[in-house]
This record gives sequence, structure tokens and C-alpha cells, in this order.
Amino acid sequence: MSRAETEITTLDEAARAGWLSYVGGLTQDQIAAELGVSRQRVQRLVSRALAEGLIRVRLDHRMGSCLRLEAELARRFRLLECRVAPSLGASGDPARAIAGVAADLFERMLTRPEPLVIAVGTGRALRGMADELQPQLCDRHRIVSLIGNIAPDGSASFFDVLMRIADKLQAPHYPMAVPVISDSAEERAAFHQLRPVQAVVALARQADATFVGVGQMGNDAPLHKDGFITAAELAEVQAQGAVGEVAGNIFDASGRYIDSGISARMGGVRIAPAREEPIIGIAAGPTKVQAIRAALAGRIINGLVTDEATAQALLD
Amino acid sequence: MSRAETEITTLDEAARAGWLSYVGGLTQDQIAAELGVSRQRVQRLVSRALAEGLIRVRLDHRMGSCLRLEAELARRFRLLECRVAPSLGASGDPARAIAGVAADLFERMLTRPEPLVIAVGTGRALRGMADELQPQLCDRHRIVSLIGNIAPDGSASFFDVLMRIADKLQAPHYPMAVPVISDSAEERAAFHQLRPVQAVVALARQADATFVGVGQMGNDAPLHKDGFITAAELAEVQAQGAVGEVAGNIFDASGRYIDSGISARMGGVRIAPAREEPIIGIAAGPTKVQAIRAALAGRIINGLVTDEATAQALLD
DNA sequence: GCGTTGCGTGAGCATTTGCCCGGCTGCTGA
DNA sequence: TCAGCAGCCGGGCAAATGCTCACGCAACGC
Repeated sequence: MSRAETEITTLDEAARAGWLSYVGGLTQDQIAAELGVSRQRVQRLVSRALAEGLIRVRLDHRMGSCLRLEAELARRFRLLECRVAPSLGASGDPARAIAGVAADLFERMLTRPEPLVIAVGTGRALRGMADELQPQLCDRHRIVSLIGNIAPDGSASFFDVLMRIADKLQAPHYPMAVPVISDSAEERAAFHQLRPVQAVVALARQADATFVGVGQMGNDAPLHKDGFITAAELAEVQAQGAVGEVAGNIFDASGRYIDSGISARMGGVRIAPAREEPIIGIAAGPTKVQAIRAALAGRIINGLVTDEATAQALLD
Repeated sequence: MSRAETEITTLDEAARAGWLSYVGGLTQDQIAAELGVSRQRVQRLVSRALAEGLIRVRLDHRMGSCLRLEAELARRFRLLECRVAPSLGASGDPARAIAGVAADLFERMLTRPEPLVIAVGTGRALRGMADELQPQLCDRHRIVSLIGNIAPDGSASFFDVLMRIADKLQAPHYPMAVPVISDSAEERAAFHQLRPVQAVVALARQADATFVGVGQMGNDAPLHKDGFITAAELAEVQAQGAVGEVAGNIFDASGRYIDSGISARMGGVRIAPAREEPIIGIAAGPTKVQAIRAALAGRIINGLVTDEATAQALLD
């Protein structure tokens, strides 16, 4: 109890310090005087406010260079939607650069008056987007997961993107209660015969908009790093020409899905190529270029949020 | 041409510097290396990005103390909506503190699926809110002005809140083409007999939501400072018990409108007391407390965005 | 009872940032 | 053509900031 209460008041204090610093433009000394604490404490509070994500910073200016890249990508790959975020410099994390821009696009989708079914995948990029979303009441839309939420170790879910988004929007949400990847094709089939699972799958297939990450299938493949497939399995699909993956469904350089032992066990929904509804891929980074290009070529995705460096590489 | 182009590229550069600094967290030296310019130039660019409003900062945390004040205000004054922003310290501008919170509430209104008519007043607080709005396509709602847009000196409009909001939302908008205050009651009547003016007035009267500032009627009254009424006129209504004003309509301490020579000449729409639709007052500052309290008492407004200090004063 | 551990605190210091100022460049008008 | 002027640039410096380290205190286990 007292633990939770102190926690709340410290966060409050951090928020107040951050507010005075960023919005009010006061110096830390002034804030210290205002709050009646030491300057050092103010420094710590502000840095905590930043770390906890209490302070949200966005850039309200479309740079010419980004706009040009967007237009060129949209033309070249016939995209419905395209956003290019400025890169964060050589050392920066590309996922963080695109998170805010992706959240912006997502929020724009939410402003549509008609109730939508919005499907989401998972991964670091989506997770970043979810964290950047403004909390708002938006309960006319439904959020549905494209992938299973049961991790190999039995833990509920890995990045938990669906829950985070639904939480912020207080929207009805439909997790897919199947393993991300089953031990066998039979197990997968058994799960998918369950009535509630079928309902979620049907919903995901008819989604009015879809937001997914794009995974590379090099040796740094997220599918492998996160423990969903073994190194041997990775090598096997690499040998079959795998270059990328969307919602766990692996495809080759031309964006055609690869059928393999893995795909028969992978839970969740395979996005049909060349859908008309927006399927937005959210991905950036040098290692993902080939995967993104393939997903675009196969029209698995018809929209893209990426960063400058990746956009440039895609066009080269 | 070259002037405009340089302007654009400088802003782009400023935006990029600000992005790397605020979002990327790089030091100015690192940014300088990245952009290939001097550290001093980076400093200038970042400060320009800030000044131009390219960097938008918001606080994503409701402080306990603010929530308590909101709940207490809502209870005491039977409010439909109430938001209390943290104060910006003794020296801070209260209008700036509440701008972001007000914009948040406004944006929340915009997420409603059904097309709305939203009426807006004017003033510094509303202007601040308009500046903080996220640009977004929101053309199902209509924005209508409560007050005239012809200033005494003939200039088109003073704070131009309506245009700024409509611009950001690309929404249909209805300015009221009448003088803020006419020279005579007859002139006012003549304007209000015009068919287009009547249409706008009708729209404003039936607005689904209304956002207004609240002006004090002390010697620092905005109506006087901005040149709409003379010192003599101010003194006259003060003698009649004037304490505040909403959209140019002056009321006494109990929130009852005062009929005077001024009110007969004031263009625009008088908000009917005790309306059911949300009428959100956006105001903060020690000089406004009495005016806000009166507007609440008379149920001219039934919602409030203010800051901590003002909220506390209202409750005392 | 006592040592240990973990967290928060303040002091001091290195780095970073904001700003002023002198100098330079490029434009303008006589 | 050239003086005058305005705006930009970098140097340098003072203020502000971020960070590390040693210390104190309370909780915990032995």
C-alpha cells in the first residue's frame, strides 16, 4: 500500500518536474525552488519523467527530403500509405525513429467515423508504435491480433502489442488464443478448430486496416532471436530462399509465401497478397531492406512506415 | 522564390536538428557532426525549431493533485467536463499551461464518430489551444465562430482562432462576417439580418459542443485591452456589476447577462444559460477567478479547462 | 545484535548548452 | 565603385545540466 502510494507520488513529482522543465522552460534551479527540493533531485525527477515516457515529444514538420522519399516510394511500389521518418543518425535505433510517425498514422486511421476492424501483428516496431499512441477513448473500433499470443515457454505473450493498444484506446480487442508456433501441424489444426479461434481468425481476415512489422530472415531473424524457430529451422527456410516474414509467415525475395514445416505450424493468420484494404508495414533498419522490398513486391503490404535511410536503400 | 526555398530548407534543417536533439537525444556536438555544420549553428537551429513550434511536447500523466481538483470542481459545479493542468510556477503564463490540455479535450471531441457542429469563441486561451492542435483530417465536423470577425480597425480578425483550427483539421468552417462590436444597435441589427449571417448564427446556436474563453471585466479586461470597448464603457458596465464575459457577452457575479448599450452592439451569439450540450470554458489566471466562478454559477459554461492555481482559487 | 543489501541523497566535477560579441560576407543604393 | 548595413558565423565564457561517488538510512536475513 505505502509502496504503491509512494510510487504514485514520485511519479507525480517526476511529471511535475518534467512539466516545469519542458513545457514551462524553467531551469532546474527554479524548479527546485518551486518544489522545495534540491537541484539534484530535480535532475533525477526530470530524467525519470523522460525514462518513464511521461514526456512525449513529437516533431510537427514534414521535411522536404522525407516527403520526396514518400512520394517516390508510393509511386514505385503503388502504396496506399507511406510515411518516412527522419533517421536518428548513424547510432540511433531505427525502431524508435519510426514509432512516433507510425503512431500518427494509426491515430489518423482511428479518426475515421465508421467502426473499423484493425488487425495488428507484433514485434519491436509495433510495440514502439503502441507506446507512442495517445491514450484516447475510441471504442467504436475493434482491434484484433493476427498472431497467436502463447509463447513457446507458455508465457502469455511476447510483446503484447494488442493489449497495449487496446488499453490505450479502451477498445474491444480480440487476442488470438493459439500458440505463436505449435509443436506440430496437428496441434495447430486443433487450436484453429476451436470456435472462438475461428471467430478471431475471421475477424482478422476481414480487417479494414492492418498494421504489421516486417521481419528479416537473415541470421539475426527476430523469429529465431525470440525463440520461435531454431537455428536449424532458420537455416532450412533460408535454403528455401526465405528473406522476410510478416506475422510469422515467411516469404522469398519476390514476396511469395514459402510453404514449409514451419508454416504448417505457425499459428495466426496469413495475410493474403494483394488485398485492397491498407496493410501497413512498419519497419526500418539496414538489415530489413531486403525483407521489406520483398513484402512490397509480393504486395503482402501496400503501405509503409520507415525511416530515411531505409527508404533510400529501398529505392536504390 | 529563392527566398522561399531557403526558408523551407532552413526550417527543414531546424526540424532535423530538433529531431536529433529531442527525439534522438544526441548532443549538439554529435548533431553538428551528423549535419556537417558547426555546433553553434546546431544550437541556433534547435532553438529556432523550438521557437517555430516544430517541436511539440506533451505530458502523458495525470497528476493526483490535478485529478482531485477536477473531481471536486466537477462535483461542486456539476460539470460535464473538467480538466486541470499543472501550473507553470509563479512566473509562468497560465494560458500556456492549459493550451495543451485544452487541445487534448478538443481532440477527444473530434474523435466522436457522428458529425458535430463545434462552436468556438476567441481570445488568448483559445488561440493557444488552436496552436497546440495536431493537424489531422477531420472534415466530418463543422467549426463555427461565435463572434464577429471584423475588428474595429477593419482588420479581418483578431486572434483568428476559427481559421487556425479549421486549417489544422481541414474542416468546413463558418466565420461570422459581422463586426465584433458595431457602432450602433442598428448597425448590428442590419448585419444580423443578412441571410448568410443568420445561417451562421443558427449553426452556432445549435452547436453540439462549444469552446470559449472567459474574460474578466476588471480594469485589465481583454475587451478593453483589445480595443473593443472604451475605458468609459468599461467603467459603466463595471458599475452595473459586470465581472466577466463569454464571447463578448457580459455577465454579473451570479452569471446573469447584463443588458447594456454594449450588449446591444455586440455582434455574434450569446450562449444561452443552462444548455445541455458541453460548453467548455478555457481560462486560467488569478484575475479570471471571479469571472469563471460567475460563468459557472450562471451555467453559461458547464465544462472547464483551467490550471491548478485557478482551480484551487475557485474552490476556496 | 550485526552485517548486508538496496535505495535515495547531496557534493563535486566534467560536459553541454545558451548567449554575447567581434568579424566577415554579401547585398544595396548613392 | 564603394560605403553602409544586415545577417550569419565562430570564439569564448558563464550558466545549466548530467553523472559519478561516497554516505546515510531502513529493511532484511543470519
